[in-house]
This record gives sequence, C-alpha cells and structure tokens, in this order.
Amino acid sequence: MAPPLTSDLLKRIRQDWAQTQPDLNPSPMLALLLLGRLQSALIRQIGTTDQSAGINPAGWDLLLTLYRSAPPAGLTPTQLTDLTAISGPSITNRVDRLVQKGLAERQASESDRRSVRVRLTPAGRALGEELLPRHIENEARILAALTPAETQQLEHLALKLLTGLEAPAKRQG
Amino acid sequence: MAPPLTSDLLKRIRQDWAQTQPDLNPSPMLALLLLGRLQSALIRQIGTTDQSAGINPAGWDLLLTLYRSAPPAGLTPTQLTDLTAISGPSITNRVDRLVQKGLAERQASESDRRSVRVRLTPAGRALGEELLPRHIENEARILAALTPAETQQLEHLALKLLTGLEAPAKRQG
DNA sequence: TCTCATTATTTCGATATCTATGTACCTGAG
DNA sequence: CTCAGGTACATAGATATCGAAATAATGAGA
Repeated sequence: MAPPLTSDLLKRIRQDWAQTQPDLNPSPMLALLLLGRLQSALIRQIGTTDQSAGINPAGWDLLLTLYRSAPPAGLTPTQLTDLTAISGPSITNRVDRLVQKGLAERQASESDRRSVRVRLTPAGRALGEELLPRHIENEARILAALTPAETQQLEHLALKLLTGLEAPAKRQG
Repeated sequence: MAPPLTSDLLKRIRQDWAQTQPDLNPSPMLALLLLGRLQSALIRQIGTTDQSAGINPAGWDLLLTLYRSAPPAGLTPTQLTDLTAISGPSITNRVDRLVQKGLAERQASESDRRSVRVRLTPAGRALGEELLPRHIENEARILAALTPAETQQLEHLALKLLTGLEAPAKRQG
C-alpha cells in the first residue's frame, strides 16, 4: 500500500544494476535519483500549507514572489520570469489563475503599451500575510531533520553543484 | 538575456524579504529554493543525453527502469509505479509513448486477465544499451563538480532529510 | 516619415502530471 | 454457485510546463 522507502528502493536498484550491467558504475545514477526523490517529497510537503488555503504550489510561488519582490506598481512578466525561472507562457498562465481568484491584477503600462504590470490585490496580499508564517514554519520543520551545520553544508554542496551547471562550458572550442 | 545566476538571485530575494518582512527569517525558504533550482538544472542537464536520441526524460526514465529491473517476462504497471514513484495513469501514458515508438510492448497476463506485463522490445533494449554509457558519463560529469567525499556527504544529507519526510508522524495523537 | 529589427506578452500545440472514476476481473464467504 | 468487495489497469478531466509562432508596440536609421 505505502510506497517503498527510498533507501530500500536504492538498494533494490543497485542490485538490479549489478545483475544486468555488472561492469557499469551505477553510483551517479543512484545519487541523482536520490536527489530527485528528495525534491519530490519536499514539493509535496511544502505544498500542504497552501493547498489547505485553496491555492496550489504554482500559484503560491507566484503570489509569494509578488508579495516579497514587487514594488507597489507591480512587476512585469519578464521580471517574474527572471525571479522564478518559469517560462513566459507559464507566467501568463499562473497570473491568469491568480487573477481569476481575485488575488492579483494586471495593469497596462503607460509608457510602453507592450508591457504589463502584475501586482497583488488586497485579497492577495492578505492571503500572503496569512499564509507566510505557516509556510515558513512548515519549511523550518522540514529542515529540522538536519542540524543547522548540516543545513549549511547541504546548501554549500547544492550551490557548488549548481554553479557547475550554470556556468556553461566557457572557452569550449 | 541569460537567466540570472542562482547565487545572485538568492541575494536579491534575501534583500527583498529583509525589506518587506524584516521580522521573518527567510533562511528556510532560501535553502529550499536553492534545492529546487538545483533539481531543475539537474533535470535539464541530464535530459540532454536522451533528447539527442529522440526520447524525452519521462520515456527514458521508464525505459531505463525496464532495462535494469525487468525480468524477461516484463513488469506490471503496479510494479513500475513502485519503482518509479509515478502514478498509475502516468505509467500508462509513458508506456503508451514507448509502445508507439516501438520501444516497449504490453502482454496480457495469462493467469490474471486484469494484469499486464510491460517489457522492452529488442529496439528498446538496443536503445538502452546504446544510451546507457553516455547517460552515466553525463551524470558523472555533473557530479565531478564535487569531490567524491562531497558527493557522499550530499547523499548522506539528502537521505537524512528525505527519511524525515518519508516516515510520516507516527503516534501523532 | 517609412521601414525593419527588436522587445514584451500572449496564444497555440504537444506532453506531463495528478486525482477521481470507470471497467474488467478475481476471490472468498455464505 | 453467487455475489460483494477488492484489485489491476485505463480513461476522463483539470492543470502545469515548455518551445514556437503570433500579436503588438517600440525605436533606430535611411
């Protein structure tokens, strides 16, 4: 009934590789599989806060971005793409949902009629204010499985790994 | 043009929180945001291998699961759900795609007509065999940003964090 | 002033995911 | 032998994501 624990699954997978491809070193695959599992579990757990308030993780992510980073005039979709690493079309989609719920609104720019400002409505701001403490508390509880030093270590390693991926092969040729 | 580096983004977000909510500790949010960014970058980079061969990450994941873990008779969708943590309907969908490409096939069970066995075709097996070394090499290159000791440390921390999430609140009441 | 390349955003089309539901089949109590 | 309950898988419907193309407006230069 319950899904198998990741540690058991990793053992199983290591065994399977040993049988089918004993010459190959499966360690990289197992390490990255573990990170993927972790992320899935994190998303699911983090989402509990906002789902209890009738908003999903995608909407909450956008709402929170506007709440923290938007000046009173709002932010453009382009800026939101930079802040969230979500594509333009997905920003459009997410904004549509928040607008439908009355949590955000669009305002055309006066200086550049191609441009749009997205900002929270009072209701959206109120929801952010209400959920934010619970959200942080929930996340802190997740991280409480690690000591502060371990959390710092994890961040350090994650950033180091990510830096290698974000600085794409300079002077390749 | 290029997306902002995550380290710069984290600074920006920390600043924004300091301005809008100076009383709140944003560290948990930043730590988890970093992990999310890392995972996105990992998925994108890992996917380069299979996309160059006309298959996407979802299909490759299923193909690889069958390649490593399936006995000659194949695996049932239920077993694939356990091995991949992907829901039943998504397994159905992924299998459909592989079948369309001629890389996998379904076979009805004789002993239980509700049940189905999924297995790779020779073409599917050949593709796995061809891509697997490149796949592992690609993943090893990603992890080469860390020393072996750091990778081990990362795995340790990831598993510790994940264990806290997978063992759901016993003796809650 | 008239191009025309560039920029900002949305629309389109393909795929993926999930939960809830449907369908067929098995199993065991009576 | 029958049927109620459970199991295995597929389908339906909602939403998310992305890349490519469409739409619309700006701005640089002839």
